[in-house]
Amino acid sequence: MKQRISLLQRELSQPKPFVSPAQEGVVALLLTADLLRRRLIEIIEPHGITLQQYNVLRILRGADEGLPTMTIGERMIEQTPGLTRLLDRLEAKDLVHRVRGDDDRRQVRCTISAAGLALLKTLDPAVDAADERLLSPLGEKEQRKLVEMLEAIRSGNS
Amino acid sequence: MKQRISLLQRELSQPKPFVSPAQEGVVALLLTADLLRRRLIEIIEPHGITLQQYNVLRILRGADEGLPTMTIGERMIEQTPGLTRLLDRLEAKDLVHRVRGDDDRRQVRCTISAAGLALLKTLDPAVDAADERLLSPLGEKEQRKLVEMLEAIRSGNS
DNA sequence: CGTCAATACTTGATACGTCAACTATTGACG
DNA sequence: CGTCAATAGTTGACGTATCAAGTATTGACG
Repeated sequence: MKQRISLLQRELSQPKPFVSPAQEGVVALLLTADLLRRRLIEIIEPHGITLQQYNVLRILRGADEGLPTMTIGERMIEQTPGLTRLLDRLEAKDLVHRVRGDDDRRQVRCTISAAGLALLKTLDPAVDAADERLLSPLGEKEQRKLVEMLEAIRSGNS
Repeated sequence: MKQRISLLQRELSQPKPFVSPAQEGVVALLLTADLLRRRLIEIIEPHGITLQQYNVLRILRGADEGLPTMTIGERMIEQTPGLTRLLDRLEAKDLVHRVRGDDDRRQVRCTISAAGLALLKTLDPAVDAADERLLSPLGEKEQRKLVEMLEAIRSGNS
């Protein structure tokens, strides 16, 4: 069997071959996600918010009644302390509102503001186009297969 | 055709379905990579180094003669300034050595120390096992397919 | 009803990453 | 050979993330 040198090995200029496809897969996954992240950052940060802030806004857009801080934290993969300050910054830019919960006064209900919605709206076309472009090396059937495999990895490791 | 609600939608508790598999794929990729990253961090950080520092050590292990800072930077996806300080911290822990280059005195040649190699050696079994476990929800053939698809995405977007 | 653990944050200390200057060195060009 | 742009790396300022500890509120239990 001829020794194939993978793209990944060339990218890393590593003399040693990967021991297993699993090892190669993990590295490939991390590198690919980094690439996607950078591409999305290029689109989003010029508009004055970080990718994380953008993600929070999108989550809030999906929840008409707003969400308590911790619920947002569960949906992102972020600790609450970081979120408090991230929300501080979003609030300072008037992209979200926060109000102490009526029923449970420990909670803070966060809602996206009109300005936040407007910002997302201007970003939507570029982000959607980027998503399409980034995954365009795969056919639609492959894209579905990819999503399926990634879901398997996540549900097998949660 | 019956409306399928993907795992991803449930994970995000998003009422709205994804517009396209590409959009879903990008989010899935980012979430999955985050999960892997956290699992690797759980293994590595208790040993006193961060995941990034670990990655640098692995790169240096692969280069017997050491590497200049910028070359490391190219192989990670990190800017030079961050690397300088990351290397400062690794050097403070005596896991790497740095010497001004002889031929080009602007360069700094970084080499992994004996202690660095020893640390990697103690981490290797756990990291290798984690890689296997993390991708174990996929069969080996699927793992190869995944690597191939991720490579396609990267080479289509570099 | 009072106590006390659990919950939902918030704040402070610290670490890390990034951008923008800055220094040292190199290499090309007149 | 001298100048000057390019390169390699460092440093300072800043934004953000994380851990630990603190505050306010809730809910269960005696």
